[in-house]
Amino acid sequence: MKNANNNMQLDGIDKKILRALMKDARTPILEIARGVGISGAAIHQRLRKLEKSGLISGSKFMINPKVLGYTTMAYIGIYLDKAMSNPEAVKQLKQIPEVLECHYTTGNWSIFIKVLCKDNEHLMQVLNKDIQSISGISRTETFISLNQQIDRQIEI
Amino acid sequence: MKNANNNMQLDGIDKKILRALMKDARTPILEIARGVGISGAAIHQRLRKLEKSGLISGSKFMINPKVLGYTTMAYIGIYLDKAMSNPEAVKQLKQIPEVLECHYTTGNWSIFIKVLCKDNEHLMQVLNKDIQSISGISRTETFISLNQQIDRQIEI
DNA sequence: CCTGAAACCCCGTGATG
DNA sequence: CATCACGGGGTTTCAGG
Repeated sequence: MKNANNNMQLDGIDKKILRALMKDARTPILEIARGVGISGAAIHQRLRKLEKSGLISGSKFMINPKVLGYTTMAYIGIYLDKAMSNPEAVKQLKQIPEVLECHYTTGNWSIFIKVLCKDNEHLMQVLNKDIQSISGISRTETFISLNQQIDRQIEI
Repeated sequence: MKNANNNMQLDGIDKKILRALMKDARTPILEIARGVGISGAAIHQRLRKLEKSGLISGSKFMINPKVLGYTTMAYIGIYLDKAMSNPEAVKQLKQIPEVLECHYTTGNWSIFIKVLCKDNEHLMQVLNKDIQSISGISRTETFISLNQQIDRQIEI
């Protein structure tokens, strides 16, 4: 994981390039070039520089999981036994495909995860069968997301 | 927001197309075509079908906020006064660029958000100046993500 | 840090089986 | 649901200022 690089300085053209591609990763480079008034080759050079800096970490197609029947998203705070090492717990959580995010956090919990399930029953199975069966996990607290109202990236 | 469409059925080729594009949205269609052994035109047709179904919701360049100095991510549970309508609170939260996600959740909190800040001081300012100053927000509970260990999309 | 040109490759569609 | 063919355009790299 790359760390902060405070030498990173984006000018207006870099920002326009990034904003276009963050909105639609398949925007043609030449279209961006026409938009900002420089050549396609120059955009390429800038993109290479941005990649080398680590700012760009790739591009992804976004899919809407609801269409596949995944309608239940939940956050789960996990308490670990003192004996259980956090990295070992994470290793086990990685094996559960429904776990999409996993954080070490300050506060009550040792670990905080986001899961995506088809429905409440599926969520219950993931909790009872997959998560609770990891030895070292003593207790969990679940928050179901009834509705996600904001979902965006940082502003450039 | 699209809802579940249980008529959606993906065959192996659809899955290969989606997996390639979910990993790298700029993968050339013809490269995928060669990979799965059908023509580019056929991939195009399938992508149109997938778009029409709502499964594909676009493509995004992912950037690594750490490189811009955004090193503090936190989740915040928000308690709202009974008088405050949730939609109004969300509207106000949308004005805060550091707020990247916002959910209605079951459990203790009315609203649950994810924020991304440059450092702890910046987080404190967002909490005290931007969030707490929204009338109707009575109390918050903050969990700082010390480290994100898993970050992925659903498996296709 | 930029440009223009060249070579190569891809896109998206329409006709068709 | 697939294919081929095609015109238009995009990508990428190079030498050069």
